[in-house]
Amino acid sequence: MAAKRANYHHGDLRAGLVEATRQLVEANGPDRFSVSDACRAAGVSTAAPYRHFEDRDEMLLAVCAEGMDRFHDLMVKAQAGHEPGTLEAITALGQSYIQFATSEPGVFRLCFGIAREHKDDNEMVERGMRNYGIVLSQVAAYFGKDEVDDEVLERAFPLWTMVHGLSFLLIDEKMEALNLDHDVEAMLRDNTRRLLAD
Amino acid sequence: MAAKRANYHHGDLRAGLVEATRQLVEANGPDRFSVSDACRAAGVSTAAPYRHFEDRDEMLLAVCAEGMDRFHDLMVKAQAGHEPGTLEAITALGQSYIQFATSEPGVFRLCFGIAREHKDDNEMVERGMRNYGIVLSQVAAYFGKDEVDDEVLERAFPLWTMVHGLSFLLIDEKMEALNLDHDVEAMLRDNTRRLLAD
DNA sequence: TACATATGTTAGACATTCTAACTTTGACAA
DNA sequence: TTGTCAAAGTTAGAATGTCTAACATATGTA
Repeated sequence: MAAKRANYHHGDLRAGLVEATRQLVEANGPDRFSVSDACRAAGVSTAAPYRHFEDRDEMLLAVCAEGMDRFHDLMVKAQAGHEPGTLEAITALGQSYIQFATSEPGVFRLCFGIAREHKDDNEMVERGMRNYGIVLSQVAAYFGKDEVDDEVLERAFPLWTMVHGLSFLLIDEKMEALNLDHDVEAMLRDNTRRLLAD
Repeated sequence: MAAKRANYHHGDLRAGLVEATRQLVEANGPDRFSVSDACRAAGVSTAAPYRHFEDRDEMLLAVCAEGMDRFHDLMVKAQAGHEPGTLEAITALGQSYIQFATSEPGVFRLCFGIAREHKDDNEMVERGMRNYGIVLSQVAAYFGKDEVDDEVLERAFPLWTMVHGLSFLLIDEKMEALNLDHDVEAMLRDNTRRLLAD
């Protein structure tokens, strides 16, 4: 499993641990993640991580931060192909949310799930605002505005709630559980339109 | 903390442990729950629960099952005050979802969050279907139908995604984090209407 | 070259889940 | 009423995990 390394020093253990943590979170879920597992994967002793992270939570937080950035890139790419302020552009953002959730549900849970405590972490709030800001801009443009005012805020938030809920229902496999069969893309498009209609 | 009991036997340890588990889940969150804590609260040794539950997960599952039933009662009460098939009745169901989520976020997370594995638990699927069935009936009535057909399924599901997402954004305090200020009741009403419009 | 510092390691304290073997008690049959 | 058994407790302990303290080694800079 863990490649025995030749050198006493690892080279970049921090990065190695973050990657190991990411993989383990994806494989077992955030709640089943253990520091020990990450150490085994990185080939270091169980005390080593504490040179780089305060504790287990901080390791998970690092993966989360990385994930938020990856998600940012996804949104930027998603909107790139569309005329700003169109229904297509906004729908594409929703699809990138769902794509992020379904392609890396472990990290998604870390970013948007258990993350009540992120509220107190400035870096994380900034990342969140940066990502949500993309949606706000598109919705502003949709309503022909050049800045985000109260109406934009009010119309954008329900879109978030819908894709957020849809993402969790998907990764928690509720549709399978209740034997529901929905076309996710069509649903997303139709209901984005409905939520933006007056 | 734990009341030292006089008798060797507890009386109804199973129920006592479920209640202790529920309280701890609410206090610390499902992921921080430990069997040991529940034992301390119930005043028994750490081996005692294993006479009543397979393992830690089964203790949490018991709390979850109880929660689903409590949520069912809430929905039934919520729709009772309204003419079936009206926007008000459906909105009231959404509000009961949000009320459940915000009044007992720990149990809510257990029921609707981490619960990927519930998919394989028949009793849990049945409870889920029973609850979702209430929504389906109301939506069927809204569209003037007396049975749940494909169109009803298609129009009901987005309502679930919206209140589901809204509930999680609320309990994860994302609105506070991003300094958003929305009137939850108004938002729920307006967007239920929008999602049901054509 | 030598020393300070960063980054590893080993050892261990303490908590947790769960099992095995033992103990107490209540219920029921005789 | 009493004897016996099964149910439901207990204690002890194995396996695993988090995190700290004390020690070891490499690296970069004076």
